[in-house]
Amino acid sequence: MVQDRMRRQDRKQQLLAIALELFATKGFENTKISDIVAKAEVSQGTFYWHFESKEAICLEMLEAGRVQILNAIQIGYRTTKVDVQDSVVSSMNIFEHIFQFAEENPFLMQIILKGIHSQPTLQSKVDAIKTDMEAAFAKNIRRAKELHMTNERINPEMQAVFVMSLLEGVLSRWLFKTSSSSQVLQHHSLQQIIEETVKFEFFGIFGV
Amino acid sequence: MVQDRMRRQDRKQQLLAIALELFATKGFENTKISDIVAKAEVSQGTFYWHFESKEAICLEMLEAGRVQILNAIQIGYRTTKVDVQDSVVSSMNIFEHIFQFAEENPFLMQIILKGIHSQPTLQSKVDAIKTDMEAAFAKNIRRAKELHMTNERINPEMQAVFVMSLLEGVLSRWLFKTSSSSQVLQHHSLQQIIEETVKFEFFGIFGV
DNA sequence: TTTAATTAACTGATGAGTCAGTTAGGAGGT
DNA sequence: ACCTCCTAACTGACTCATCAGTTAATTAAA
Repeated sequence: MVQDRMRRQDRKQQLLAIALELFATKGFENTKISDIVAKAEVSQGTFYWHFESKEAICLEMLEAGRVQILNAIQIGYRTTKVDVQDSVVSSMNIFEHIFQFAEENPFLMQIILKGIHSQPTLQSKVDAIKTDMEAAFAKNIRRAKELHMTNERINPEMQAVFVMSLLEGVLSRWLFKTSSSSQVLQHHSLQQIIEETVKFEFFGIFGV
Repeated sequence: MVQDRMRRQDRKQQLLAIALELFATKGFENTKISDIVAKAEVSQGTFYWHFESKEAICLEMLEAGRVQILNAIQIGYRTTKVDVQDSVVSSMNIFEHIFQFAEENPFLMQIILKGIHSQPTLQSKVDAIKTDMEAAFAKNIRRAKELHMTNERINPEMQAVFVMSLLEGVLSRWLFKTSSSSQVLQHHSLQQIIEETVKFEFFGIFGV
């Protein structure tokens, strides 16, 4: 019928992109293979020529996403820190990069933030990505401690848990604007949100 | 066969308890009605005599849970605050109550923390519970602001987002010990975890 | 003797994955 | 240029297990 035969990689990328969007918006469970192929205007057999299974296509997009995210975080770390001011600025940088990445890849971030708890294999892949992100934060905080910029009794790994929690919560509320959840962030610009979050990260409620 | 006919409420509570555990451990999608009734040693018809649908039993347990959680948070608020010290102690109190509640109701908390993203109706119920919790935090912070215990330019609603994010993140990692996610909290007692979290809440990374 | 509670076998839709067959288009020969 | 193979890419109708929900018949208790 339709004569738009593609070369291998093009069709695969097309299916990956469509599946990513559908998984993010409707959820993994509520997305049928028939939905994906309908949107790509190919038959179901084509899907199974390019991918082993529904789980396989999802794993593939998560792995690609992991690489991208870690890269985005690494870019944020390029600044050399020497004092408290720089540390705050550096943290702002990282958050800015992550938020920018999330703005450019909302579907990927939505999947990661929601999780895929019904599929153990996929969920553990999601967990692995989050663990990687947390490790990146821990590394940064450990560095700050070595430079004697933080309290000595601080535990970098635990602080990383706090920072990661903060990021997950704020990112979720910011990305899922439509949902019934917290409308507070609606009244603030992205820049304001990042600034407030970083301030809280460093100084807490009683802070400056 | 088995002659243990129960009165209405008993059987209903039994099914609710079994479903709660299965939903929390295997997930909503991976729990079959046949799993629930098998564990209760009744037939599938019995389930449908007590509940309209799979969604209905889940909504019912979430509503019951909502009431309990909000109650647990309210108990934490009973302290009157007059200065920074009291405010920190009060916040510790709330966290202690919530963690204790989570320890006593791990299945309920697991469901809420994971979410049920494949079922819009159920997920919006989960979101409603989280929103209620966040509102409780906002109320507390607003109170602290009125007592001039915090910085004037503070936005209680936004701070509540941060505190709620912190709680969700730490609670998740604490409750899902088994999973591959962050093992950091394993090396700390519950009391230590709460103390560190509250310190971070008030003073951030650079804090005291 | 009524009815709340329960049974066990059933239905029907759904959706992941399969498969035998078809076609476009490039490599290689002439 | 033109033809012939070959196979990567694709088709679409099919299978088959699964599982939420139904129903007619049955039983304990009040």
